[in-house]
Amino acid sequence: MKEIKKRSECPLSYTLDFFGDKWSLLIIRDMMLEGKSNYGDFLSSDEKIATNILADRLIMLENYGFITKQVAEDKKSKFVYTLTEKGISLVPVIMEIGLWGSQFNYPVGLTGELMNDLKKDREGTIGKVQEKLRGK
Amino acid sequence: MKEIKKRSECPLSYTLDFFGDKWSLLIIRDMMLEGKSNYGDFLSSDEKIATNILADRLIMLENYGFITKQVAEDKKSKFVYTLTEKGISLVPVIMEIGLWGSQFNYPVGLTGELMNDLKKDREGTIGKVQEKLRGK
DNA sequence: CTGGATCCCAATAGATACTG
DNA sequence: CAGTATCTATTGGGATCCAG
Repeated sequence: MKEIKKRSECPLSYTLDFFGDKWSLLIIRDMMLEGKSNYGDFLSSDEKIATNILADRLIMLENYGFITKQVAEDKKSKFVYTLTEKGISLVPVIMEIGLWGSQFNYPVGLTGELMNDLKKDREGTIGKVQEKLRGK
Repeated sequence: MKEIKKRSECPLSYTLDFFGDKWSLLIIRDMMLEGKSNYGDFLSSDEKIATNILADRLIMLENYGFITKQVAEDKKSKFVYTLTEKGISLVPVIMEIGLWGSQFNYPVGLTGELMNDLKKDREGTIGKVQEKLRGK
């Protein structure tokens, strides 16, 4: 698995040690904004993540406590990935990054609506999304 | 130079195409929070960026309009890098990422103070930092 | 067949030594 | 001071494979 090594005491650098790799946050995004929850869902995203990278990052995210992996109720050969409270704490980060991107790249779909809301009221929108992820 | 290729229409993914690489944002941080402005300054940071990576990222950041490069006034063999308005627009992103990191990694120095301010008042602090970078 | 993981190998990132 | 050159390690695309 991808090893996370802390390069300095800086909190920004610390976050980048986890998420400065282009893929981890996209998986979080899929769970957070698209409601995706399993391997196949993640593979089908537009960015076309490779299967080995996906498997690797899922293990990393689980090991570091951002997500949990459980057997699906409908099918026992299937796994369901869920955000932990630590994962949910990334909502403001995800949204701020997305908001920045939307200034240069016109947003589409649900993500776009959320970004517009965020523009109007960052605090309120962030809280709303987090509440929803916690299951009301 | 590192090529930026857009992997999808998602604004989050778009931002990650630029900054999902562990180094670019640290250079921005140095300029934004530490007041650093030249090659040697960046090299001296705790994360020990390699010289080729630094050179590469500076070109990338300049080519995409995040920073500008000028000859220093005091010494003509020296260059001074400055954030553009586009670079300054990254303040909220940098601070949100830093704030998240500071929840798990106790902050130190100037960055730490800023993070505490941010916790109290995100909007106000972000605006204050941006004003300062614009030279009042 | 479907979900999930592994393997191979090309491409890229990065550490270190060196240069104008 | 500000890079380039070289060499090694890591990443990641895509085929393949395994288990139910």
